[in-house]
Amino acid sequence: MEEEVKSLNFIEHIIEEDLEEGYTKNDLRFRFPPEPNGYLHIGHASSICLNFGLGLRYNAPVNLRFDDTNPTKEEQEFVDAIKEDVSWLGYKWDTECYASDYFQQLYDWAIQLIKQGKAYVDSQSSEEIASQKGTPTEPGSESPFRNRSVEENLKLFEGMKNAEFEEGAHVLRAKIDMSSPNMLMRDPVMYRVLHKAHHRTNTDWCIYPMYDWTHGESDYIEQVSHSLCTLEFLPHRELYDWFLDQLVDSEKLRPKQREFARRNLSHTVVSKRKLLQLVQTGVVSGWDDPRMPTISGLRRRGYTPEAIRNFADTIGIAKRENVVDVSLLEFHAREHLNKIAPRVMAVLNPLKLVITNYEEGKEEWLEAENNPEDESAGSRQVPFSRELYIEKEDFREEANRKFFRLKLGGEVRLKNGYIIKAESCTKDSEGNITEVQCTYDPKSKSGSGTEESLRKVKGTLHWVSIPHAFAAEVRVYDRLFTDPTPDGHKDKDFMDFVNPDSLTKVTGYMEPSIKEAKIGDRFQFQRLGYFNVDTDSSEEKIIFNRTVTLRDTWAKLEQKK
RNA sequence: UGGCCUAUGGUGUAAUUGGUAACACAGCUGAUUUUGGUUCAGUCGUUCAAGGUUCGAGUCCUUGUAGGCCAACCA
Repeated sequence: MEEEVKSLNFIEHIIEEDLEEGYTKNDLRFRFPPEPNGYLHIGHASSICLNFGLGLRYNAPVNLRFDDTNPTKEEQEFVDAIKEDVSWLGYKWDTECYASDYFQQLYDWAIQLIKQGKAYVDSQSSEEIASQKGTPTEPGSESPFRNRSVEENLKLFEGMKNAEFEEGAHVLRAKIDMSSPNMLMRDPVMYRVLHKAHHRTNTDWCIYPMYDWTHGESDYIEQVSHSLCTLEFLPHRELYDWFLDQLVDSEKLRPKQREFARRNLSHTVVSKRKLLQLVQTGVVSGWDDPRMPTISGLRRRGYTPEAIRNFADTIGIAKRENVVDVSLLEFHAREHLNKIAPRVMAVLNPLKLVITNYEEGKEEWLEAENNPEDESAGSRQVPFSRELYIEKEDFREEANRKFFRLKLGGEVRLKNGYIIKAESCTKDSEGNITEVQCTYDPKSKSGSGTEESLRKVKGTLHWVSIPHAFAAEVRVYDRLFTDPTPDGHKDKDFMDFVNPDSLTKVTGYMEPSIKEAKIGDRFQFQRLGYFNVDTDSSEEKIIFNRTVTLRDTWAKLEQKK
């Protein structure tokens, strides 16, 4: 019955083939392997959804493995943030692993390679080693230390481990092929000396394994069947396989690396280095600034895990370069928020409106539906009075037929309330409209069932009652960059495209029910967009972030002019 | 002047492995609507190029072209 029509991506095709050719379902195991040197971003979310999605699809375990082999960049803070982000996205890892847990095993295997004559200690400077590497078009040359005796190598390597040498004095290299067309096969460094404390192993080790020597072996130790990484690691695959060739037990499962293209998002950057730059230069307030494409930024902005997962599913996975339009992300935010966000009324750019024929001092509580998409959401009461705020953009002295909002002599419905007619307006000395006077039809009350209440008027406005409203800070966000591909220009730096208007803080006026809102709560401010309560909020002051606007066909029409 | 990877509407991804190129977003029309939201209906538009194999090619072959990756004691 529930036959899935969903087509497979190329990774799933590979797995299906493997399953046909001898892998059992029990062999399948995946992993998500972040380096704890920064916060996770929307690109990582794709990888997380890929790996954990595979785990769900095949009922296979997925490890969370920290690739923590470089103590100069890695910190516990990032480990904690990464765990929080993965959990928030809704995934459960099978085992929490650390490459640093395998340092002893890796060391033992390295000794084994030395004994087999497949690794040696090089005592040259990194510059010398680099100069012997050759270029992509020219072969490299061999190190003068390449043919040291096994005994000497063992002794030096042990010395490295025992802190007998300065950083940079020696490295351990794999002995492969200095003339390989693949630069990575030209005797890659396996270990370097680093006199730095590690966030987990502290000072137990002063030699640290390099990525290539660590990653595939970690996969092997964990018996990961499919080790998925981004395309730039494709040339590493040959090395990944070479290392495995040296120590794999044929009884055990041999992991395979496969590569996919990282996902790029328009109007932003997805690179830890560049995101770090935004943080360090103060363009944003931190890694979780709501304008950041980090998972923590999106979370604070009001995005839901569902929206992000649906987004990742929709864009899929492939091997070609790509720039996914941010409007697709926004679509998924709206799609989910539309279903779950309670509707409330808030005015962000207030214009006073006085109902001249409404009794002074009178108040009424009107029934308002919480979510037309969800009957179970129920309803609430909103206060109505003689003096209201409406949005400045919702009133014009005169306008053409296309303008469905309020204009002098025109009628409009106040959401959940009455039909009103604009009679006059007052202006300040500069000609700005400061107040609108109107009359209301007492028989037109929403839901009253009267003939007048059933009348069709073209426009409906949201509003708040001035005596009942409270003020809140609203942070209105726009795209962080003005260019779709800020880092896609050879002659310009991505920082040149930072949008100076990406954040505008305004004071909004809210209906009283919103006062109960807690940090993280999401709302739809009717006719405006989706907003959530920011973590900066306190007992005294509520602060909202605008997650995303509603689709706005009127704004589009206006823009075309 | 090397090696490897990639090329499908504006964007992203599919195509039962050689059998009518589809889905989503974006755009545009219209209907519905007490949110110019939602929903619904319709519409626009696609296989990098040139050859070849074949009854038949997005898919296979050849040659181009374009883009990307590779010379960290980073991952």
